[in-house]
Amino acid sequence: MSDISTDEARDLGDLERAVMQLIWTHGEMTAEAVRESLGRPLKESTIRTVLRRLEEKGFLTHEVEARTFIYRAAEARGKAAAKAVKRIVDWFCNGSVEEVLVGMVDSKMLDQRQLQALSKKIEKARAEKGESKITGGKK
Amino acid sequence: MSDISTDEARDLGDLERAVMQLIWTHGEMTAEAVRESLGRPLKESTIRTVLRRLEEKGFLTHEVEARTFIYRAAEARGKAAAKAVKRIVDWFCNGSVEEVLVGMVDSKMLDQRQLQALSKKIEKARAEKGESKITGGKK
DNA sequence: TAAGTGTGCTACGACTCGTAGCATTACAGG
DNA sequence: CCTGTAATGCTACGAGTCGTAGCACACTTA
Repeated sequence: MSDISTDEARDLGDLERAVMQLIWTHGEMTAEAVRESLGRPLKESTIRTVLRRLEEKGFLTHEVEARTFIYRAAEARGKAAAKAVKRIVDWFCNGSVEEVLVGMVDSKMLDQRQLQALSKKIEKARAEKGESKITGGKK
Repeated sequence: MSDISTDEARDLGDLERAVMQLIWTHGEMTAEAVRESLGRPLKESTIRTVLRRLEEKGFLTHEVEARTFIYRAAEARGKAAAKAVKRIVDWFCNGSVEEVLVGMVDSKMLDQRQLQALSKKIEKARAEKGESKITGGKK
């Protein structure tokens, strides 16, 4: 259950990302379902290759059900994104999340509304984390 | 002054990142200076190629001074990181910065101290940047 | 056992990145 | 003016990733 394993965590290609979006949205999918949902003329083998690679990268897991692979995200979208972000932050600013945030504000990538929402979320997070370990239920 | 141009903004390789770190730290450097600072047995041509590519990618700019190229970062470290982060956030969560932040909190990538610091920075940023009316008044 | 369906391997071309050699140009000194 | 030297511009090559896909193999079922 380790969160930060020895993952390489390279970021995904366009197709891989598209597939992840689908699965994060739908919850679980078969290769066929993915292919149909993508709406692109891709061969089944292409989809399966992508799915396999995504699983190798730790983004997906699968379970077999009547000979058919059911894929689902290994981690919630937000968490995966968070990891990716953290990696960036580490590379660029030695882990200084603040510096990045400030950068986003300076560059006007975040508007007032987002900042406010963010602030609120953080407050809430602090409250939850600081008061107990019962956080396990929230998922 | 558009911030987000049509940049491809691919992320950097290891050497490229190392070079950027150096230049962000030193302010401005020549190819030779970079080579020495890297402390790796790389040929001059290697360094120059990397520098050129970094400039092509928009991370560096240069000015000629007595036939010698003086490189400097096109953007502050924090801003560059912010862009990278924003890209990630857009790809993964359709721009929902909050979702990512929450993800980071849930995954315990941010500790209490960082959250607090972050909160403070945001407050400050809001105060400076937004003299606007959205001053919700709520701390 | 043959057909059907789904999976496991392998491949290939485009592109990126680390790495570097070689051609070229421009200023300094004689 | 000619040449050497320093710094640059161009080109390349091998490894790794990603989109794309073919084909062989396994298991269920009629």
